[in-house]
Amino acid sequence: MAKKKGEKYDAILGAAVKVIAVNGYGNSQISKIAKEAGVADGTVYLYFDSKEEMMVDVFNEFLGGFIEEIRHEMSEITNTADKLKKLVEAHLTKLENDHDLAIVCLVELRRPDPQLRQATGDVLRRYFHLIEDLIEEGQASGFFNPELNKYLARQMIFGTLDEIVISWVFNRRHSLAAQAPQVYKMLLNSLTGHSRQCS
Amino acid sequence: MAKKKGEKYDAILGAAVKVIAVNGYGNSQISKIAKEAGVADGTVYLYFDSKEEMMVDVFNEFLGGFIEEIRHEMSEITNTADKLKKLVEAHLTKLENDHDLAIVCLVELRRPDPQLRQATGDVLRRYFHLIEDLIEEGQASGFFNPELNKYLARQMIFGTLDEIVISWVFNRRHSLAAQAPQVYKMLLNSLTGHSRQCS
Amino acid sequence: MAKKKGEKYDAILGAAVKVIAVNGYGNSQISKIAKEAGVADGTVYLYFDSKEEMMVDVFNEFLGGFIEEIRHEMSEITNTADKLKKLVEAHLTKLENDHDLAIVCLVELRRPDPQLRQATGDVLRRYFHLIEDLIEEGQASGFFNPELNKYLARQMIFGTLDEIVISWVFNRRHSLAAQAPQVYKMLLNSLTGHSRQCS
Amino acid sequence: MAKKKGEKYDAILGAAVKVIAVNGYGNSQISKIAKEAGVADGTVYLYFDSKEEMMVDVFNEFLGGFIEEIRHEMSEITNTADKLKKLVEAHLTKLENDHDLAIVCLVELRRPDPQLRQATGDVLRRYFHLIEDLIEEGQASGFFNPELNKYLARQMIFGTLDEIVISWVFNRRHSLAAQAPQVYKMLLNSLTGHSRQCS
DNA sequence: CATGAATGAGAATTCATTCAT
DNA sequence: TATGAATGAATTCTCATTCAT
Repeated sequence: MAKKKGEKYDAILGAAVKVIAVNGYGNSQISKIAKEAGVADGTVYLYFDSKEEMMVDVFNEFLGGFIEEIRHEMSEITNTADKLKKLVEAHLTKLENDHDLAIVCLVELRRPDPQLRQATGDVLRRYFHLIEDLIEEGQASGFFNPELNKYLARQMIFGTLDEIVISWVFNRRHSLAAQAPQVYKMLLNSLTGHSRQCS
Repeated sequence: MAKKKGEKYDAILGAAVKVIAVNGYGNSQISKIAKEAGVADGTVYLYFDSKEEMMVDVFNEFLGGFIEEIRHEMSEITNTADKLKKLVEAHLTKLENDHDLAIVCLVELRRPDPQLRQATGDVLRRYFHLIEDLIEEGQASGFFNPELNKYLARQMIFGTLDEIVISWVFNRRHSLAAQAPQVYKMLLNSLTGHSRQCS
Repeated sequence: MAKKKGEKYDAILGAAVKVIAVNGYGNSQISKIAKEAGVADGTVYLYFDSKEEMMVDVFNEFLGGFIEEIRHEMSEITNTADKLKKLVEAHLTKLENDHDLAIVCLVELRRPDPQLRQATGDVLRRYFHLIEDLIEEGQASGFFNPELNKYLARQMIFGTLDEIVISWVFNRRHSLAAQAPQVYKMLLNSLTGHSRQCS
Repeated sequence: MAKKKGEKYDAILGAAVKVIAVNGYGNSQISKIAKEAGVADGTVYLYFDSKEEMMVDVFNEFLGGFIEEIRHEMSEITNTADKLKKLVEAHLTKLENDHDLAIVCLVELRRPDPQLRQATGDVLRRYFHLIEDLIEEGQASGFFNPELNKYLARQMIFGTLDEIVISWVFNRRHSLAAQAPQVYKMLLNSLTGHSRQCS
């Protein structure tokens, strides 16, 4: 229903991310977001049908953008190992550079609201597919262990990255990006390892 | 402040888990939980100072028990590889057998409420320590790659298990426990691998 | 859903009638009614599921009582003419003695809300039946013109009484009850008249 | 204040009637009416000072026209009985042929808003006068019972017609116009009857 | 200890009206 | 004149928490 136009739409969405990052989803009232965006409460409803829908848009726009950027960066690489490296680097680097995005999309909006879940599921699924494609590719070339269940492998990659980011969000001691090389190695070992036959 | 006593306290906590598992945190009012527990709304406040505190107790009691069980089972094993195997198996098996626990502690209450976060942090930290100790142990014996950052390794282990459980909660297609062997192998490869020197 | 109990339920319903009579339906907020009833806003929702349902109850309780009283008074009379007389007298007298009831049930709540309409329809229909039964009775005994369509006759009786009450509500110049004899005569002529055979 | 001019003014008024007839007054927002009229929301306020005033104009224009038509048709008749017949016929026929007018003016806008009431009162009063004049005329010629209170008689006539129309609006089973003869007879009996002395 | 009726602050949403273009 | 995006006051309903019994 709601028409999505330039300035105000973006301003509200941006305000939402900022407010949620600071106050948490549960304490981010429409009035707070509207104020941050510099518009009246009612104006929000010219651009979004409901608070729920706004959250979905926040998720889609921001996490969607994040994912497409990673997809694009990976598409310029042909080597599987380098692609994995890029995935890990990009995931950690981008989220380190956008703390709000990390908080909002990976923490605040990862809540199990059925409604939200469905909408966010679509975006996340795209990311999952991207990772799964990488795994298949590596297995096809013989670089990754062909016996690995690709879904399980994807869950390991995403789960690992996600947990690292969440830890960082709540406890920003180390640089996120700086951990990329080690994370890459760990994951690579796991994916290439042929059941410990090298021992 | 609230005194924590037998029967009613346990009944309320158990009711909370059941109600939250079914209705989701956001739709689990005190009145619903009290009804499920067979007590009056006001009675809840004789045992808990606030809904918030009750959630903390739910988390601590149930996830705490879960963790202690795993700790105990691991303590009966001396071999590092078998310990890791046990960790993976126990994590997945226990949560598969207690769907409500999985939903409530790993999904519904993993919300980033600052308050909740702090309290739940203590319990989770105990689990993290358990995993980190295992890693250190494996590194000390030369079984695990000594160059691995133990925190990163723990994040990988926990993140992987967590993501697998979450996927299962939202999409119960496969058995959780049945995936343990593969997950164990993936993680083992990662932890023992020496930077791909075996290629 | 809502339990309907003594005191508070009655207090709220009574407050609703009073507030609506004074302010009009469109300007009778829950908060105003609650205040008049001496309860908190939220308390209203312990007794009524919604404002809508409360209006339905107002209508049913008050107009329902009004109708049952008239039915009872008419049941004690055997003669058709006297029954009609009683109907007219009772209708006008009761509403004159309860100005708020007249305003609320016959003016404010006669609005075409589909929801309201349905609920109020049931009560009104009972009144319509009462009148129609009287007409049938009169026709059976040959006292009323047997050629009259009983629905049309009922519409005349009710429409006439209603219009008289509405006029009175907006312009309380004359006594309502004092008009009963004349109204009775007009209606009687209409119902007994055999197509102007007396001219 | 607003200048009332041709095209747009008429378009808006016509749109209002259509929208209200379909959606009910309570669900007929200015935006909906403006859209139906093919003008911008703001344009409405170039022709009407407020929604309230617009409703008054709707009432006056449409019901006013209705009344004037009836007045004109009656003025061409000299015989009192025929005039009454014409009144009944015209009232029912015109409203049957203009369902929207019936709904909007006789149901939706018959609400007791003080503001609306006052404005609509003027128009209705003209209709009332028309009916009262007819009664006086009939009484002067000895055709109607001279003892009848002309206001009461008018209330009976209008109330009867109104109730019949309202029933029809909510339950369009029979033709309205087809009932005119019977209604005419009922009313005539009432008006000419001399206190049942003909029995 | 236990109860559950009562509380009232709080939050999403609507919509008549305005005004810069 | 005409526009329609923006406004923000207003209103219903929820639910954690309290307290008189």
